Amino acid sequence: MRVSDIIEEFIKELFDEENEIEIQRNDLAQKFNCVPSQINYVISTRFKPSQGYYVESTRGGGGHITIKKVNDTKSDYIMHIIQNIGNSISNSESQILISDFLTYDLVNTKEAKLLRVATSDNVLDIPREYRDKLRATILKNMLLNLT
Amino acid sequence: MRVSDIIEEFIKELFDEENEIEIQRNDLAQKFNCVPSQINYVISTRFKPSQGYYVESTRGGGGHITIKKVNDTKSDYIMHIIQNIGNSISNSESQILISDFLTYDLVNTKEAKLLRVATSDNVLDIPREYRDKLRATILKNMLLNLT
DNA sequence: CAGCAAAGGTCAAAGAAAGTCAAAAACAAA
DNA sequence: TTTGTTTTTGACTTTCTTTGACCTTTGCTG
Repeated sequence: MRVSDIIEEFIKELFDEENEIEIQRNDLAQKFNCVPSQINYVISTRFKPSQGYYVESTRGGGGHITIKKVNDTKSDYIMHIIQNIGNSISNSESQILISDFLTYDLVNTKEAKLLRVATSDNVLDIPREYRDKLRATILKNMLLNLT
Repeated sequence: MRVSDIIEEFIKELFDEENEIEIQRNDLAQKFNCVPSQINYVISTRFKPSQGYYVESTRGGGGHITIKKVNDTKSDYIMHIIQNIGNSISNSESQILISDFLTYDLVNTKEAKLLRVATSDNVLDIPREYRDKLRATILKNMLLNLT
């Protein structure tokens, strides 16, 4: 079995009843006798939004990595959308999705507003080459956090 | 948890109903077993004008540091913050701002989460040159929609 | 009024995490 | 066996915190 798989399993076991865990990259790397960046590899391949995980981290003294597992009671519909967004989405597509969420009562007006603002072309004022990809990332991660 | 975070929390607890507090640098440093300049570090990273605080101090015998919270009404506070964000903001600064919003009940947990997600470094995965500017834009626009 | 003690301020170096990126290695498929 | 895909590694970077040496301001006292 690959080291990455073992690390993945280990991390998943940390979610025992908890739905949010905190790890320290260097500690884990030491524990599994690998280079620290392998932890990043595991996280970026196995703890993606499409797999229902949200990741945050801080650097510097006392730094750590937080992984949240999205609650299973989250609407299947939203999870399904997240999985299908792919790694890029246009402004109009995402606006339509958001309207649908509102229509189906998956979000309230305020939440819909926040989603719209954070993913609109007006706000995402960066070169086109990054825009649709970034929009997809923002949207997926926000949706993940709507529980 | 970092010493700086603990000190930050301690100071924030001093604002109990008050909106102006006074501390003594050396006393605090002693209390938390750190060098005095760490208190300056905490103040300069967590109690900036752009975060809604105003700091004054006097040296010499009986010297002390006064921290005031720009209080006013909730929406004034948010406006103050929006106006002070400038056109660029770092990840850690914006995370601190958002925690403050939550602490002072300007947003609810869900809204705070959405703000955090949409402005976090993990999500804003674009070249550094654009990141802090974009974060400022997203944050300001989201905040405008919360008032 | 001079000089000392008692504050607080500044700034840069050292330390402690985590992140990035691409090469090398291992594995799988054709 | 060649080609493509995942893993593993490691050098280098970025971010944030902690520490300490040195500086400035103010009040008090002889």
